Amino acid sequence: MVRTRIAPSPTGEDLHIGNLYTALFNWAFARKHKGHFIVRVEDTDQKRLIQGSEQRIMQTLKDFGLDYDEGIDKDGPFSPYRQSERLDLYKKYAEQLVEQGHAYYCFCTPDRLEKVRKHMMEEKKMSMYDRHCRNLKSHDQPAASDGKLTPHTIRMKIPDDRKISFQDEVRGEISVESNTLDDQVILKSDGYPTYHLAVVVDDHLMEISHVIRGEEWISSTPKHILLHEFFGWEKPTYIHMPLLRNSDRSKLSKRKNPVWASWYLQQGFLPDAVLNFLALMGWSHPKEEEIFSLEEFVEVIDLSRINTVGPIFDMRKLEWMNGEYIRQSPISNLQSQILKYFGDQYPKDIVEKTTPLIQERIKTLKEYDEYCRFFIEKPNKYEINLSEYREILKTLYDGLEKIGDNDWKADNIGENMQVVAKDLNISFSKFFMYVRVAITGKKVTPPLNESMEVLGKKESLQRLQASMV
RNA sequence: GGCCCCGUCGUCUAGCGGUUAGGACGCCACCCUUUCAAGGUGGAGAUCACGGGUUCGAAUCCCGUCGGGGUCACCA
Repeated sequence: MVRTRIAPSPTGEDLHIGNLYTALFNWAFARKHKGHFIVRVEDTDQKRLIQGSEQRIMQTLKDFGLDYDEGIDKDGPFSPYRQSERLDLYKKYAEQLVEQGHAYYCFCTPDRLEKVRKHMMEEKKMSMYDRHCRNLKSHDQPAASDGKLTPHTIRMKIPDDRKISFQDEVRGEISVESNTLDDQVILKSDGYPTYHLAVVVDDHLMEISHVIRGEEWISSTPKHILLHEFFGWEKPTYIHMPLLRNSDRSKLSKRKNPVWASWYLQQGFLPDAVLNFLALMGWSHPKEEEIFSLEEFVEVIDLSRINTVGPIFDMRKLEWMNGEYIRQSPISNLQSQILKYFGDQYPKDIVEKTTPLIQERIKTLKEYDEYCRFFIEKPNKYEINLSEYREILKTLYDGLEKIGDNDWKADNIGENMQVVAKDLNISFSKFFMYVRVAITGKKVTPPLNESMEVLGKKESLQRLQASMV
């Protein structure tokens, strides 16, 4: 059975867009193969934990609609799914490696490690641990007066002169000399595992079949391979996704781009549009289609079409795609999304009446406000210092006033206005811009006739009048 | 710096030995038009990083160079 997972760390404000990106592929791949998609929380760094982060990450995942089969709040056969609740497991396996001679206790202090690192840098060597504690005999191990060992970590013992290689599903064989690998700490002195141990233990125990993660993990994968070998466990299939990039091609970062997935929702992007956009980063539809549903993505996803080049995150294209999604939305759907987005800022009937007017004009939900604010707020007066402006509005006012309350419909309003414009012998574009500005206070608006219908006769005439003074 | 990954229009990409190197975003022009959009038509934009091979033939295969990125923590 195909089992995939994402493993967010609650060390950021929210779900990182890069995590959402890998989540999407993990999710789709699992769905395609009728497998399970699992969310495991990797909260092993006590120092960097951020209050409320876990909750926000899970909420954002739900907001995007990537449903999971097992996770911290969805029990499965391999619970718990929060690493901080699995500490005894990691300790047990780490000790096992020590017994088997694949790992060892390290009593080096941070101070000493820092010195070693500096020294090696000076000699222009790689900054690697000098293996100081690797061959300590047990009677050499520092112990406190009560006989207990002083604080220590457990490091894995990297074998000498070995070529370690693994198959990456999209990149082929990747191999590295073991001599370039560090004796990595796998269990910290606070009893928590490092990523390397935790990920290997959990992926095995949770029977993860495919590890789909970011390219940044390639260089530590050989350590994971080694750990699997030490334990005698079968290895999962590895797929390393390209990294999303800033426009300067560096790894997507907070400084240069919005990275929190929820930010995109707050900006009025639709979850499915964001996901569709993400699907096209480093992957392409077999028929080169651009707009497709999640359902279709699941159907056609094919790991072999994953690219190895890190794509630049292009907000412009995201905006275009979001506009496509907005235009494709059933009107009732769009209406409820707008209502939800603006909370109680806009009355329901206004949203219902105006949504059809702006559906093909907005690229994000947020833009609704730019077009429709004038429906719920008197516009600022648009200063036009032309005497003809007032005269025109006055003539129009008189014409519109004659329309009966029940005939205050876009068509009638439009016809009436055209008659007035013709009588005045003024070009439509000029005439209607005057009216537009008087009614809405803006030069860019939804269609005028319909807008005036929505505003109502009384309000429309009032606004004309207000512009005349 | 060591190691690893990568290199097709500005951007996302198709391509998997023979194509006028195709599409999408963005940009420009025109059409439509009561503003703005949307829609339609057309256009500019890639010596396929560079240099060597292999081959009748290379964006596609091999080697080198250059360039970019990632990673080298008791962070993930």
